Amino acid sequence: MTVDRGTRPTRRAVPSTRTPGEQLATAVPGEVGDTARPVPAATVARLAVYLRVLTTLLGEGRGVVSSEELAAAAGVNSAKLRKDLSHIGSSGVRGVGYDVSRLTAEVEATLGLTRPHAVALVGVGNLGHALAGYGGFAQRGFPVAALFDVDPALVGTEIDGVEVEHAAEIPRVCAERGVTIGVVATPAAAAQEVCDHLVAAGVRSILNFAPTVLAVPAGVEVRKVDLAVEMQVLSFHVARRHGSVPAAGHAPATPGTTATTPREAVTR
Amino acid sequence: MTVDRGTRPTRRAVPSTRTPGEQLATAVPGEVGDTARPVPAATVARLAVYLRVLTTLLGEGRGVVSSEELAAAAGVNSAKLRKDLSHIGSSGVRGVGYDVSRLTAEVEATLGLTRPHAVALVGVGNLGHALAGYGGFAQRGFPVAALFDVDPALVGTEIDGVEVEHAAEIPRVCAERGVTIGVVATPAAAAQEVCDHLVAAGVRSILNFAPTVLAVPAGVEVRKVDLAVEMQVLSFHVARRHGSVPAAGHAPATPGTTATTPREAVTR
DNA sequence: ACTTGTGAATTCGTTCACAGCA
DNA sequence: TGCTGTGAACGAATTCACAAGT
Repeated sequence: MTVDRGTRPTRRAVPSTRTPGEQLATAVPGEVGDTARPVPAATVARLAVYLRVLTTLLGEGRGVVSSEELAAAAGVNSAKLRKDLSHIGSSGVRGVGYDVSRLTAEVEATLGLTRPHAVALVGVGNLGHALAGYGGFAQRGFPVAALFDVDPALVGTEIDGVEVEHAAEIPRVCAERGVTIGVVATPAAAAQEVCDHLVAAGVRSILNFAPTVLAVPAGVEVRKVDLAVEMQVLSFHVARRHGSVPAAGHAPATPGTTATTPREAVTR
Repeated sequence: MTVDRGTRPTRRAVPSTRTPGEQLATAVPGEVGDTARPVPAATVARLAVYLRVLTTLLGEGRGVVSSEELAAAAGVNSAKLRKDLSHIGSSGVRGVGYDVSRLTAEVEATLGLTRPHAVALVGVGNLGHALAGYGGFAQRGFPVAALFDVDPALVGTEIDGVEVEHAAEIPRVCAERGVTIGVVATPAAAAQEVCDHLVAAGVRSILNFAPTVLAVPAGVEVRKVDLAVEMQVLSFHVARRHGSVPAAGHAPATPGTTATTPREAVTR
């Protein structure tokens, strides 16, 4: 059934079908006290993207940037970008654009990046080891303050100057070093237990690489990065392509299809 | 059933001038074909999660499972799960539940997992190396068919039985081995070029780990995994906690809050 | 003239609640 | 008595389009 309930909306533009989406994440709070919740959740994820672009621009000495340009570089549409920025109480200058350094500072402040966040990484296996060695963390304000594992062969070794300690030490070490973010890179079977320890140690934000849904008490934020899921979503699209469309010739520019089609990438 | 989608606008104009874009997209516009293909995008990502749970259940010999149980294990609410399954034309049995093995097969079919998808991984640095060694890929039907890098020190080496070849070989090798999915794990500066090569080689699905927005032609699907973004989103939540709300210990079960899943996790 | 900021329209996604069937 | 499947209410996110500054 379609439709037509009461009011008749006005329809004017062509029904453009574009599919946006993102797996979005968690909803931000709400919760009790009700401190008005600005910053719409989906916006938060994009702010991080804008920040990267801004940093690049800053490095290039750009003084101001328009929403159009910034949006293109971030791969989003400009109206969305402006709305996003409006949520953080931004202030660009009409007719001109945004001051790059000021906007950078505002975004950083919103994301809570004005001070570093100590990170504890649990599970120094294949992936965990790579993450520990990945400079990106420390570089962007997330110093790896502790590493844990249960494997006796790993405990005691050092990665990038940080010693691997036994997972049993999580509570003590995390408390001592003021860890605020935990990264779980253990096998699925161990993830929940590790998560429980982190939570007990006061960690309220967790990035989970283990292929499991973690159960956590309210107030703890979990973000999940699941490679298998990503691959399977791509698989879906590969399969989708064979689904229909008798491949009549091949249209190069099939509108409405999948793709990310910005005009130009940021870097390079 | 019978959703009659009344007015079918049929065909839209090409969004010529500006193409906004984003990642993830699905819901295929149906094009002109007949069978409108639903599967709402957001649903696709969750199907992969359900699949993992189903696989576990299958391994435990469970014959049937209710939407309530499956949903709990997957960390979603049961109504959502049922709606998701309805999109893939599922059929559970009222009063009973879903047949585990049948549902597993249906989900796999929908995700296009009935046959393996050859993967090419470009960038065998820190992260790339870990990904290459990560058994999860091959295990779940995504055999790593090729590895590439530009570093002479890496080219020629072997990881898990697969030789690292020079990135210049991407076109030839990908075509030869029927690669359908590309994984970009290079530094940001090289990502776009690598992406272009993959696309030229016919790869239409790309998983991007590089911190850059990739520009691709329509028809190519890009999914992005950005660690910095994940960390920064968590940072936002850490900061949020200090913003206000004296964090007095409060009600445990506040629905709609931050957390992922109260209740119980799948494993363990 | 140009670009931001934003109300309003629209689309997309989630949740409710119940009819329908084993 | 369950539990599924789904219309319909609801809510979140996106896009439009234009008024408001500069």
